[in-house]
Amino acid sequence: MLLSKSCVYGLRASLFLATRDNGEYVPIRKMSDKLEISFHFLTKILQQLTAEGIMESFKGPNGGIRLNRNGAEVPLMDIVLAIDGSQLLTECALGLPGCGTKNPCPLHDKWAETRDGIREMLEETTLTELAEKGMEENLRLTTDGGFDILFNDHEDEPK
Amino acid sequence: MLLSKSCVYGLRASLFLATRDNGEYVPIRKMSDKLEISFHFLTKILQQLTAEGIMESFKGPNGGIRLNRNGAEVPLMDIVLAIDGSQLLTECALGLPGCGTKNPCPLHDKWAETRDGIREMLEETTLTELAEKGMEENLRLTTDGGFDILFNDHEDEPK
DNA sequence: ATATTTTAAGACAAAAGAGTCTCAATAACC
DNA sequence: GGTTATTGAGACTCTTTTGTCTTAAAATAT
Ligand code: SF4
Ligand code: SF4
Repeated sequence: MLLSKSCVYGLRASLFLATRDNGEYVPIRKMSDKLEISFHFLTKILQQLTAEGIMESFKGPNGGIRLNRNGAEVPLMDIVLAIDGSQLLTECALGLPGCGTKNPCPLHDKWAETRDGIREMLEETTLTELAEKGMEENLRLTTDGGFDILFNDHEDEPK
Repeated sequence: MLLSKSCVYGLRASLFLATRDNGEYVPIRKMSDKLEISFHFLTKILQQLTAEGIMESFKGPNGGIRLNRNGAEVPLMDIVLAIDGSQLLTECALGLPGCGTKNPCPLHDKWAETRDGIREMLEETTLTELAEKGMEENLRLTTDGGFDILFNDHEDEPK
């Protein structure tokens, strides 16, 4: 797999948060419910992201998590680096240690090119970009739920 | 990681075999020694590849493994598909099931493009191509050994 | 035939990744 | 102050991947 499960969950939650443009904190429980991710697992992942300064947390009622963008847009790369580290972008396709152009493996040229494609994609795509697109076209963020599920808050209430 | 450890080992061994253009069988023990891979682990991996018809095996003295190329060149993709399956090329970047253009996730367009880059690389690169390049330039196939180590057979013998 | 060299098959163990649970800390509300 | 809603931290379990070991089967050579 390209990205670890943790990383994918981190990205999904980040996209959720990117739909809230104000400073509103979203409780992890709400995100885990909407995104169908284990609450405790998501908590650990978001703790990593707040530790990295990508998000901010606040305890107690009306608390939760929000993006800590200081006006700047967040590229997907930030999330990936925070959770999966830089392996994907630095490691050898053949698993050899201390990769580099000095002592390359036979795959190096081709792999370096492919890897740059991945890097560019992650660097040039931002959370808000995807979140806006997702809201406009009601794209999928879960097995069968589009972005709209992030907003209709009381679908489980009794009528 | 892009490719599993098994897959990477399979590729390394495949490159080894691609340096033997005749029908010579190479014992797994020799490959595992030269490539610094656990013998038993490599055995299991090569069993998968022979089961898929990518390689041929022969038991007993002078036995071993050889590529089963019927004149055709083997793209890296064949090895990857045999060991890791098609996940990498078919699965969603956001881990959503039943991916497709009908009900896409917000990353789809960008990811599909990146994924095509990976696919092309694996499809258009062949074992013999890499093996020839590796031999010409003595590129790295192990932590600190180039392709030359695949040929000097008696380096461990007493003098 | 017997011993040797090799792959085949599968049980087993160790390590890493994914997921669950419990308890503590902090903040708000009454 | 006490209760409730929330994150924080860490132990713990389950699953998958990775790696090891043992035994069997096939081919060869003597
Ligand atoms: S030369 Fe390139 S492909 Fe080879 S090990 Fe180094 S980084 Fe990887
Ligand atoms: S639409 Fe594309 S990126 Fe999204 S889940 Fe499907 S294949 Fe993956």
